[in-house]
Amino acid sequence: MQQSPYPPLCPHRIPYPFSVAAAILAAVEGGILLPGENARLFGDLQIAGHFGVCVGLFCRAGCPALRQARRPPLRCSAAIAKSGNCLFAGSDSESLPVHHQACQRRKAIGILRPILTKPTDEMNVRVRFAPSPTGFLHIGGARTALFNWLYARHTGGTFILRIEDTDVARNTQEAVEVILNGLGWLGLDWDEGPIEVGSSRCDDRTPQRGVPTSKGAHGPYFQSQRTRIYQQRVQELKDKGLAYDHEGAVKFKMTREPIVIPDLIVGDVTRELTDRERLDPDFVIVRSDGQPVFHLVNVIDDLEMGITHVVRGEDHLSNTAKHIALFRAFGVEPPKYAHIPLILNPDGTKMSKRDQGASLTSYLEEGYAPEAVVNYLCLLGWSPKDNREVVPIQEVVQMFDLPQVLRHNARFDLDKLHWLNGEYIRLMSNERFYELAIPALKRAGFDTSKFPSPYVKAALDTCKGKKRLFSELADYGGFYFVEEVTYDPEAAAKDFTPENRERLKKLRDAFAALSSFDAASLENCLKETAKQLGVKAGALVHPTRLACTGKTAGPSLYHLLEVLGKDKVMQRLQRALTVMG
RNA sequence: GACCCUAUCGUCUAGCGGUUAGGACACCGCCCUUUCACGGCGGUAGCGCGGGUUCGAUUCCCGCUAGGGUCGCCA
Repeated sequence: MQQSPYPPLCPHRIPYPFSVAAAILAAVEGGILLPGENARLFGDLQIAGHFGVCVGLFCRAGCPALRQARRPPLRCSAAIAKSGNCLFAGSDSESLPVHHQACQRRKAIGILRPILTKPTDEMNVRVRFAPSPTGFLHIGGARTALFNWLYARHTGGTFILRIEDTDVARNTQEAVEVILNGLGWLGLDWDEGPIEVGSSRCDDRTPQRGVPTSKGAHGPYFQSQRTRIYQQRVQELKDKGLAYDHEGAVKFKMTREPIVIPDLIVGDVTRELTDRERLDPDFVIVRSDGQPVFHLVNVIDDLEMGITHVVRGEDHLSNTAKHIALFRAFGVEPPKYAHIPLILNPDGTKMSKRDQGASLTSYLEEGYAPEAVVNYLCLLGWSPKDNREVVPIQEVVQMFDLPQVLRHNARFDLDKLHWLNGEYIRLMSNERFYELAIPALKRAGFDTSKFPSPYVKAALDTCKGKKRLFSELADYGGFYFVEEVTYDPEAAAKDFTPENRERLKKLRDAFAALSSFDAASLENCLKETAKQLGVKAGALVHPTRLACTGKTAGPSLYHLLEVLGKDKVMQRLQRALTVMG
């Protein structure tokens, strides 16, 4: 393989919105990357910037040109550099023939545009996932968490988990754990928020019984523990004359003017008042029972926690006007918003709690690998743009950016996830396969701990890549872990014939005489026996498989025989002969 | 009812004014394989409709239609 002219990867975390290509330039130049505004506009071209000095042209990370280019991309002239502007040239500009060829782009773009805004250290991204503990984690919520996490990891920012447990009635410790476990299963680690279940950090302090504890400097991260903060903020609004008591509740004096919501994904959205809102634009922020409502606490927490980017489902887009008004009422500029599209049912309707596949837990139970689920979720509304489907999460982290997230809703395609899971199983290490397979077998009632570890591993090795779901493994390879197999009745009727009995007897004797019980010897032996009997190999293969596994389909026959070992195979053949007789 | 978002094969997507509209899942053939899979080759299938702008629109603009979201003392 040809040595790449570029260093492997920038060792620093790269701020929004630059791609790997830009990161490489930064590494080469020792420079700093700064945010641009129009990454989306320019398709697969990206500008890399060096604090008011130097820029270059790149294709996006997945572009083959990146790998094929034989020399570093051009830099713009000193004059342009001094002006603080960036040169943006089309890939068919004659200076970049390699890019042109690889990209097959035809359009030349020539744009001069200042893109340098703030120094990097002012761009400390802080994002949060703020679920309500309802007792389950919605797949859409999981993707929202994923996109937040991706953005935090891409920018080197902070990912915060906040539990919106204002609704005391349905809020339980178990419900919180569903969320923590779900995120943990997906591998989405958070920098601030509740302490993970079973974490050793629990020992640092002795938490008050029943009171959840948090990590991070902006806590607590449970809304139920932040009531003082809300009370103070409500008073602030009252003092400013922006909130007032109304029938026992507190209402916020909402602006009558349309509010522009700048959105990183959707663009600028001007939100007019609806007819009902025109009648009374003010809305309740504290209920008559004293409980603050979602809009209020959400804004206060984002404000207090220094959230810089709100990445959430598009179902919140209309509400964002209220949130922006609230931020302004507190005298603060709102964070940047990014509303990601929703995940719909296969029939295009909104996915609700009861719908098939809505709960993240179901994917664990049904035998999906978390890395496959994460990969699939990444592909819903985002694309690496290079025709790949299997994309390692680390690469997604490098490439992911908010402006490239699609704006339309996506339907959940279980078939594709199913396929992707199969791909992941095939690609994963054997160790990882055991790690996921053994608990799956246990869930199905097969306790592999009763068998020697080498046997279990060898058995599982013959199953890897054959099935797409771990939940299917029990049916497929369960015969390794039972005393006595159960014969498929239909197959038994077909294959356990008197004629086959004689053949199988002959095969058993031939097997018994084998000195080496390995797959190759077994295959030779079986074929030789078939030859002597004057039958096709299939005539022996099918009854043998049925006798040893009870099924018509399964792992490679010779390999499974080897794994079972001579004793078990003899035993099972004998039993089949008895049954046949 | 009002407000907001969206619109490429059945599904997920690439596409950023000139393409034989590319890939993947699913589906259908054939090959490989005496199980089941994997793999290989090929196929069916798409720019919602109507107006503009333009020499030229899948691509830009407007309208319509359709889908989704929001308008709570739910989150």
